[in-house]
Amino acid sequence: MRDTDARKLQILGAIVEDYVSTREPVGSKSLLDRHELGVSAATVRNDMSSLEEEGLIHQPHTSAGRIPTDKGYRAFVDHVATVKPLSAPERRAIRTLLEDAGDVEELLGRTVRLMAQLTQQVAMVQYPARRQARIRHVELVKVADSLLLVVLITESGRVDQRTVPVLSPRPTEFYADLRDQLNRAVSGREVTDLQRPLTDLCETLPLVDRAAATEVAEALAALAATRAEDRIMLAGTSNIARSAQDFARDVEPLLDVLEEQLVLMRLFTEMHASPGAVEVRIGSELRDQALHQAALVGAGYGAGSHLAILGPSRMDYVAGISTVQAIARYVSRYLE
Amino acid sequence: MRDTDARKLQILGAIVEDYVSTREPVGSKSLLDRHELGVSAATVRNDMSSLEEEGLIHQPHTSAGRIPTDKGYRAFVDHVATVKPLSAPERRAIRTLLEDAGDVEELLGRTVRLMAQLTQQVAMVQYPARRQARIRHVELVKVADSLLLVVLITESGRVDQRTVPVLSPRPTEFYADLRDQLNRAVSGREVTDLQRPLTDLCETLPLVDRAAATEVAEALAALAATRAEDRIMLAGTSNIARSAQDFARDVEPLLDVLEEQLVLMRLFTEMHASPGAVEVRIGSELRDQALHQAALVGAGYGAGSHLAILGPSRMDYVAGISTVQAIARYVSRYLE
DNA sequence: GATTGGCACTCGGCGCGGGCAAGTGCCAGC
DNA sequence: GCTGGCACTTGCCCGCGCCGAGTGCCAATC
Repeated sequence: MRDTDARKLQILGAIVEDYVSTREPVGSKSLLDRHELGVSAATVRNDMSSLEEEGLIHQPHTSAGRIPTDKGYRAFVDHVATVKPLSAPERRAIRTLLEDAGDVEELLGRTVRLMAQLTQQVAMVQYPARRQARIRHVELVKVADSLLLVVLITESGRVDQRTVPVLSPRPTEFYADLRDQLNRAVSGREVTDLQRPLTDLCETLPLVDRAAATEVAEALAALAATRAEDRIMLAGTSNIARSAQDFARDVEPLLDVLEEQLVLMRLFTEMHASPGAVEVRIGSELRDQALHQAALVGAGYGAGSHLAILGPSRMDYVAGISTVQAIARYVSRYLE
Repeated sequence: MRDTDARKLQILGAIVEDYVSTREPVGSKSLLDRHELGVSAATVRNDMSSLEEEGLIHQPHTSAGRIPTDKGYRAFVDHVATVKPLSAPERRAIRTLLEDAGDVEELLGRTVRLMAQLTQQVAMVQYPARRQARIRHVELVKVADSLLLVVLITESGRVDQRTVPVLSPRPTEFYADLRDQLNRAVSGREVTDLQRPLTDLCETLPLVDRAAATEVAEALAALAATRAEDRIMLAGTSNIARSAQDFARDVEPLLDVLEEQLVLMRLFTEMHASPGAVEVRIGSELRDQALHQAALVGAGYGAGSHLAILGPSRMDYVAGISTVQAIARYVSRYLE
């Protein structure tokens, strides 16, 4: 894009716009029908072949219209697209829907569904990151003779649990006592800063108790460390079917990706969007064979978590970016 | 099926089998190529037109082969299909995979993925029903000044939580004390049998505490009552794409159904399969427009919960039934 | 030098028609 | 009751030719 000719960008924008809405290669003539460019078809053709040389658009075959390339979408997003404020009804819909969600879980569930509905794409929301979260409370429950339930509650209101088999079981009172000591030792601390106080605590205990306590400490540490286990909520999966025709001749790999938490997690962790800032990744930028015709519009929310929509690379970026940005902001606000 | 002619059933079975594997209408000749029926094509044709009169198969058009109807599949499942024991490697795969799953959640997650993989269909597992579950433990955590986290743990190892805003907040010690009293009052009881002891408990409290305690009791009752909120785990969604060609010309409504927890819940609640017993529901029996070409093979597991696979009505019922039955049994066993 | 109108050329998509193959129903014979 | 044979139906495939949208190039113009 060294040649910053404004008209060429305008034409690129028009091509993207038309192609997104018609799903068909767009030619010079039909471009003129739908846009006030103030120049003739021949000029448009010249600019088009220049855009093609720069790799921003391409022809599926001679004597067909042009289609934006990934690079073309990228240029569109970076230099042409502008954020449009949502319509008043949309804003109202967001507000009323998110307003009375009691639970964090419910809030996110509504968010992801709303986002899918507004954008007509697949929506995904990462669970609130616990990375920077402080521990509020630890709870131990003896579920069976040799089975202990360890519950970790952080200040963000998130609850993680895990049942662990205990090899050297102690009486119920021991665990009640241990729980109190654990809480004194770790509550208020960062989840990342747990190892030290836990080992310290274990060493102060009498020898008979130490094995059992170590078991619990290990489980707790593991629980705190499983931020990779961060869940992801999805909605609007059926929307990929709608755009399936050319987006993905075969929906199967797409659906596979959506079930593969690892891939989704990677997509999220590769985003460094600060809260409210939108990041767009297109096609090969997503580094996944199944997603080479896809695009992701994501944003940060809350404290380091992310939400995003995933759709065909020929999606309505303007609407997508606007909606994702708005929702990320609303959710961040409601999370406080 | 009043005419219990064995050969006709055999032919029906052969038709189903061939159609399932080829996905193409099966004619009398190709039937003879693939099955040892001991009769001629003409005989097969006669039986076929008899089967057609009974509504078990039909022709998409004159001069085409036959396709089983829903009724035909039903007859096949009821009178022809037999349960085949799983292969040794399959059994081993199930055992090793389910063996070291710590969590109930993880066990179910693995189960549902395994089932999807083995059957190549969409697999779904209902969370363990809490209906008949006893309460193990109740935990109250003050998350903020006017926000309380109520946690309910049942003997099945399931953990439910809910944050409730408190209107008349009391000090932390109050809630610690209340928790102990609550546990004495309700632990060991059925979740369905909670209202009475809760109100009893509230009435014994001094007046100053009663409002706060009632708030908690209400939250707890609500939490216990939300069995409708039973979650469902899915896996293998991409498998519907594989069979999409004729199963569903449009995958969209299918995917919609899978996201609609309510519909899935209904499917599960309409099953009355006792643990280990397999129940098959075909096409219109599922009572959902989007599922009129689908079939569900389900079984009970544990204490009144269900798991199932969902696929095209032309699915391999023998394999499906065998797998679902085996998995339901294994899971029931590992749940203890 | 950029822009424009004109013109010849290219191809993919679509509709049409014939041949092919698979399948059926019926009938006479065993 | 079963079987082999035969005439008939019909969807699918393939090749053909037309049409239209679109392009690239070029000479003329501003």
